Amino acid sequence: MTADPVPARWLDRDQQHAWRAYLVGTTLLMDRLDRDLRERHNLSMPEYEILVRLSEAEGQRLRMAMLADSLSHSRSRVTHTISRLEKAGLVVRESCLSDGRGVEAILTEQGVAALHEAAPTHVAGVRAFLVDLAAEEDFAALGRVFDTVTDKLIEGNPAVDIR
Amino acid sequence: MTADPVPARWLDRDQQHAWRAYLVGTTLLMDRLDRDLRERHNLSMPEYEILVRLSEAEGQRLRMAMLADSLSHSRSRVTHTISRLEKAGLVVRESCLSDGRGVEAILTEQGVAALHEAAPTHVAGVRAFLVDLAAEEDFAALGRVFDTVTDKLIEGNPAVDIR
DNA sequence: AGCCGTTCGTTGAAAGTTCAATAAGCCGGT
DNA sequence: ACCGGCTTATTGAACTTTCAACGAACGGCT
Repeated sequence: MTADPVPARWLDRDQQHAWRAYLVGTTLLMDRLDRDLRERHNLSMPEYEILVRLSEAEGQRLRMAMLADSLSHSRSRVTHTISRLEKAGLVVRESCLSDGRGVEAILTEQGVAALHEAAPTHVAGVRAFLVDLAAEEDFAALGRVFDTVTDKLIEGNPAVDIR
Repeated sequence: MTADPVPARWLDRDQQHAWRAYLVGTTLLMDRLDRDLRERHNLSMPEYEILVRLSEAEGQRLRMAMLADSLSHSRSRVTHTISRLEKAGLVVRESCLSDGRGVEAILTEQGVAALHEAAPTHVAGVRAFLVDLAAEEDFAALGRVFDTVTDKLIEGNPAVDIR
């Protein structure tokens, strides 16, 4: 480790402003969506997201690793979250036939019901506090940006190393 | 509460894609920036953000409530974070002269040093995984979007109620 | 001066997330 | 068949954030 030879390329005023707006805005947005889900439907955002992924899957079932990857959550985190959902009766676990190590999470009737109840609240929030607020083109830009971010950071990326 | 009379306005395919890209991308981005800060400088993102706000403030000091507001973190959260930073010697607390209830957090020499060490790493990451990845115009759009989101959600907003 | 409603910051416990360690099963080479 | 390395999922502890309750101080009012 030598002393930094290259002066850091700081963000300019506009970039810094945008970056901070994103940080703060994301904090507020996630807080709000999470709070709404909790208060009205007793679900956290991560729990809700899991229910969504399951509901879209073949047979309403998905392996733990698949869930983890599709949410970019750690496996441990998914294990804990599924445990809570299971305790709440929204999901059951079943071990995987084709792979003895595997475990599948499966949406229950109750889970389907909970999701159907919660979904309108959630999308209404996503619209009210993000989608409908942004110019269509700006929102599309946001999608492009984070597609790129995801590509860059997604697992399997061997040593993306800064500086 | 009557049964939902209005069918929910779901997101269309592109909107849904953009929304999920944002969710996943943000997860990955924050994880990565946080990890980099921790591994190289023993700081979390929230800790780093606090140091930044303090360093920019008059006299490198800021009241707890000011910190909380500028980060959109809860006061409790700021109390805990500052406690950790204080334990690490990067910050000290001092009670406010003009307001007996108030407490100011003040950057120490060590805090300044830690920030100066960590900053280049952090901006390099923000650039490598976000800013330099996005078309300039797209990144600007992101700024606009989250300015609006923040305006809509910022405290003082009396009962922004969905549906 | 004394009260009352409010704001400020803290506290400790509960909830959620990360981290390192672990057990179990898969697979390829021998 | 078995070994060794890999992947899968879980576990429990450490850490961070949220939540509700609290004491202290402010400020307007009488």
